[in-house]
Amino acid sequence: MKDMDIAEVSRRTGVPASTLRYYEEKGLIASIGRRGLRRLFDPAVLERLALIVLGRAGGFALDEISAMLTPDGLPKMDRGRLHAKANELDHTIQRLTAIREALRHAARCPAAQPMECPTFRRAVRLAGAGRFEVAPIGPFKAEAVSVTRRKRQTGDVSLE
Amino acid sequence: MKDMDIAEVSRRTGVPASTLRYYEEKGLIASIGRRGLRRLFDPAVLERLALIVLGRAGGFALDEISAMLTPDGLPKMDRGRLHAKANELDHTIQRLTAIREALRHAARCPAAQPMECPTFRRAVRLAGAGRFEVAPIGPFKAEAVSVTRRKRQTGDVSLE
DNA sequence: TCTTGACCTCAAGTCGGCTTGAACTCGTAG
DNA sequence: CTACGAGTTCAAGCCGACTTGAGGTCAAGA
Repeated sequence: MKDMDIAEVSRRTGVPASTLRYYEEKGLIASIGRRGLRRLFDPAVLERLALIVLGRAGGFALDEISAMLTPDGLPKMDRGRLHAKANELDHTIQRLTAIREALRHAARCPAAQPMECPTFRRAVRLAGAGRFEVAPIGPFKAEAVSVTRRKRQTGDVSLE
Repeated sequence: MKDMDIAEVSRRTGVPASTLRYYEEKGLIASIGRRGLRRLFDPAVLERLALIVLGRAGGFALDEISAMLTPDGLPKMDRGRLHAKANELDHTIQRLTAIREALRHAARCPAAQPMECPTFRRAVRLAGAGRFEVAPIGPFKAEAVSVTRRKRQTGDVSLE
């Protein structure tokens, strides 16, 4: 397969052209040349984009992702860091699982006030546990920053 | 226990005072009155905040959260919607799990180019699957919006 | 040759969730 | 009585990840 133009890359990855330009600007992908003004991409960019999309889906920031990718293949990251990232994800998963259980329980539980239900409270507690140590997903980025910027107060939500 | 001022609520929940004011402004919490200018909170706000924090940790937007909370206890949401939310979370969890496995595998696998490793490719595929149907976490909010705004191209990353 | 439409650049806008800063108000300890 | 410090308001700023819009370019088909 020959070089592709931006439209084709977009079509084949589902990533909008504007985003592709943005990624190029950020150094996440590179075009291998131009035809006139138009970017030309090597098909290998598809794999790279698959990895980028993967990372984004995992809640990683673009900066983190580019830190994991060499100009060509994958891990510029040592095994240790990869494992660390995996563990991060693991904590997130546990947290989300607890929340899911809380939700399911709330849907099932007869208690009028869910907070009076021990099971629910337990789920809430689990979900909250480690809240501030865990690598935050998405919207928590800002919060994580603020944690380092100004010392966070206590960090645990007491329920009485 | 008596009414608390904002500092105490903050201390006991770990939520910054500025955030508490912001939440009040958004109608997520309410103060029970004032002493002079100062807000007074009923201790019940602690539970409410626990739930809000829970929701945030689950990647829910503030709007969604307030849609789940009655002025007092929890679910204004019917069981169906709670289950739907739980399922949403479930998909997210599956996606994250696949990504975690991809990461772990990348750390372990001897293949120089991880994309040449079938196991890795499989994980990538799994992680990507349903990418655009699934309720997005955090940073994907914007993307989700854009999905509805302008029709997304194909939606699957082909690796040919 | 001319037109067209896909692509380009650059600056600015958007969105959510907060934080920050300036200027002000009070209850309370001294 | 007064000063202090914790609280208040309001507008503005910030961050990440993009999107949008205006105005420009250019390869290829009629």
